[in-house]
Amino acid sequence: MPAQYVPAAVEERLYQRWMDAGYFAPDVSPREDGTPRPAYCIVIPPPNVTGSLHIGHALDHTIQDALIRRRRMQGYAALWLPGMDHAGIATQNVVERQLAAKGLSRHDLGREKFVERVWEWKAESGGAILGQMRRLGDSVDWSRERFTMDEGLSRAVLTIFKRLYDDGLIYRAERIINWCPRCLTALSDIEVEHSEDEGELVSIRYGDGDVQIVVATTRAETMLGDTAVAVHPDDDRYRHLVGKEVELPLTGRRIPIVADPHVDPEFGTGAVKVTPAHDPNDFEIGQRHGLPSLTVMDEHGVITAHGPFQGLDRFEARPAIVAALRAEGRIVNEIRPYKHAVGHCSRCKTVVEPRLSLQWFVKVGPLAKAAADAVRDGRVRIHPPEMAKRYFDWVDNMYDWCISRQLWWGHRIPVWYGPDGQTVCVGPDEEPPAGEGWVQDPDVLDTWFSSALWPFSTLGWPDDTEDLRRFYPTSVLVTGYDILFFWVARMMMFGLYAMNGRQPFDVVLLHGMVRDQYGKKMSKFFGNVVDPLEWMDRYGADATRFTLMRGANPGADVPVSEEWCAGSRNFCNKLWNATRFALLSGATVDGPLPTDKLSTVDRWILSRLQDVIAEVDKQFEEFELAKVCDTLYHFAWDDVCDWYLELSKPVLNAGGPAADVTRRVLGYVLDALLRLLHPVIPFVTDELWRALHQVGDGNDSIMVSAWPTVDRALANPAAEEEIAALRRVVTEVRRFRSDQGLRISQRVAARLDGLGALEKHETLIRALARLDQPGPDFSPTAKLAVSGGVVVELDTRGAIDVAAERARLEKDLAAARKEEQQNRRKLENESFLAKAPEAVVAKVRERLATAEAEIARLEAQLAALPTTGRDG
RNA sequence: GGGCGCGUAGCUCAGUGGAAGAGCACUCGGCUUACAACCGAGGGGUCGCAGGUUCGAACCCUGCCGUGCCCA
Repeated sequence: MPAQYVPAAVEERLYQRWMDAGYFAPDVSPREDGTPRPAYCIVIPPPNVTGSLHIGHALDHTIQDALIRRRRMQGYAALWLPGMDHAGIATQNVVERQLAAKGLSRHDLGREKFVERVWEWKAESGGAILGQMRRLGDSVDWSRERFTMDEGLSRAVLTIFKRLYDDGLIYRAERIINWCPRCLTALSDIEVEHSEDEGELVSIRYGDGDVQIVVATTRAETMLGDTAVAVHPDDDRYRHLVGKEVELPLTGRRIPIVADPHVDPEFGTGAVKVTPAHDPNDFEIGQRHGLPSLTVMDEHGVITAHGPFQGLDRFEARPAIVAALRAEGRIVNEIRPYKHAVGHCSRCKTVVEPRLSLQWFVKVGPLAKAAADAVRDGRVRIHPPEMAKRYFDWVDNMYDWCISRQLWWGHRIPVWYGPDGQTVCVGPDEEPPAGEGWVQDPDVLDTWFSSALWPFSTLGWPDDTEDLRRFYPTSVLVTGYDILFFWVARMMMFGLYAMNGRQPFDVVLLHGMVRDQYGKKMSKFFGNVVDPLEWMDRYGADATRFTLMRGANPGADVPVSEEWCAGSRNFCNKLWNATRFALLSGATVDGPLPTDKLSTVDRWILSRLQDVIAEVDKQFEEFELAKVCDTLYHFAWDDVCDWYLELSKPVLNAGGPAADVTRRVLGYVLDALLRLLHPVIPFVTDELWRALHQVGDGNDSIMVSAWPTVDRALANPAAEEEIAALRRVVTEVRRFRSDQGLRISQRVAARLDGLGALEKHETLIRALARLDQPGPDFSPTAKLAVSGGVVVELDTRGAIDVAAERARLEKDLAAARKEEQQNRRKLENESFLAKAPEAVVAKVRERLATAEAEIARLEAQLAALPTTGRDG
């Protein structure tokens, strides 16, 4: 066994072994006692087929894998179901770019050929992320991998579309939607990102003479499509103008002035231009007042209105129109720059253009109510619970969902239009209407429409499959809080609808976003983006996983840095070397624990192990994943490595039956520790477990070993207290030695007195504190009163640094006196004694006594210092 | 503008009513036959500010300041 852990040497080999052994598929056989295994299922949030593994996925997957691996070890039929979504816009863009390189557009190929090309692209270069997931160690069941465009899931899409359509929950209407003039498709509200951009606020005077009114706008170019001016009904400034008509500059058209309560009198001049075809609010005002909608821009954002501006791009048109208005003396005021919220396409960042068009919508009202109720009545738990508020804010105020996209890659809307204006929705097992003049709707469905079916379509729905019966509702959905609305709400709506009110998952576990070590968002601009693949190359998959999970505090963002990842790598290496030591020492996992022959040290570490198992279980159940890591890190490093292994060495070196007992305990503790750590760091733990169990080429793996459970018979508070006392004595002596500049290699003769219960550990204390037995010429030069009444006399032959020792003792004394005072004051306080609980008062009394003893000890120690010494 | 968070050691974060903690960084000393990716020891915080409640406040309440996110 080499002295260092080299992840690259084991990870790929182990993953292959796990796959070959079939460990990833859920074990649905009955347990040994004949009872069925409870099901535990997580469906992966499907990554885009175009995507590659970024650090956010790495966090998301690490959490899911840890949850799944633990349940698998606990004997559940544990299924983690992988797959991808077809990412309509993104994928179409990729293939269109390839075509563009050859001077072609998708229209040159035609729809059918183009879609074929996309499938070819997918077969060749899609799904790069799947290989990267293997590197991370994802224990997903590849035999159940799904894709939103595959046959089964497409059938699910058609099935639910038809149902919703027949229930009147899908409709087609002309509405203002978010339009991306680059992608040339509609977007839903959540595909639009808002940012504070610098624009301009221009005040324009409409009309002349008696009827004139000044409107303020950030989008002067749309004025060509104005069909009214609106003011608030209670606004006295404009009351006399309501009902009159005003001349729209540059066009000569006359438009009405209407009163609408939606207008904010505080904004700008209190009068707004109304452009129903190019603004969602204006569209509503237009509806209320029966105004015409005048489209003045095409799908590319180019002005189509007749006149001098025709053919100008929307961003060229704006200054041109403002200039023309200025020339007519109609610009009253200009604020520039003016900060305001601007929507951008989440795919390509192009400024979104509100556009009037005929689209398909899901009527979310009843669906959203059901989605909200499922959380309100506790059927679905959102964790951490604070996040539920944001969920309610969203589902309680949801707009109808625009589901049609003007793309070719995706599920085509199953609606046919007949020659006489008929509209027919075709179900999955129905034939589309034949005959002259029937055409299918050219649009496809939003990718999220199929993703929303993921928790049940992947299990076989609409068929009544064994998987669906066994694994639905899924156990937990793990995702970032940033897509709580995007996805969770939609899965809830469709899951409850399709599955007769049964929720798609019992728990929604939300994690934060991965940030850099200063808490800054990762962005290409800052150059602080971490590539998890690079970390895996440099530090291993386990180190990358541990770093992420150790930062995963519920609901909070997850800061990481390469330094911390190196620290996690060090931790893996520590485990490696601890196991290496154990194996070199003959540690074994064979046979029962010799519980009647255990030393106090054995009892202590076994008792601590029970504490840790209980704690880690509790933390897993509460999704306190950062704490799971922390608990195990400290147990492994502090208790096991720093103390238990060191305390074992003298016993092992001495040999005999005591050494045999220690070898067995060592094997027992390491075995349990590795199993506890396996869900988080699967590779190194399996490699070490296999070595410890001497599996050889066999297929046995820690992956399918049993999760440790608490053995109450091994709990031993007395042993824990005894070893704690031992550690205090050793640390005191080490501290003295360090203060005195004594090298560790320099052994010092010493006499130990007052050990009391620790007497049987004298050999261990001497070994760890590097103290020799006093020889015939022993002549103590220093006397240490360490805690618990133990006195250590050392022969340092004049090497005592009295000044250093005095300084240290005085510092401790000051701390002890402060402690003593604090507690004394509390006990002198009548109301404290009267009102504080008994236990608290007793604790304070105890602390006072401890402080007083400590003061006495330190004062004695100081008095015993020689008045002269090396430093006087 | 509305809503929700956060402010604790140099950095990132735990701790939510009864002794201020961790990791990393830092200082000192060490290659002590598992590990220098290591070992031993240590320094470091009026818990954002100001009031209030309480026998007792980092923790509860009010206000202020700073900062982040979501929605408009």
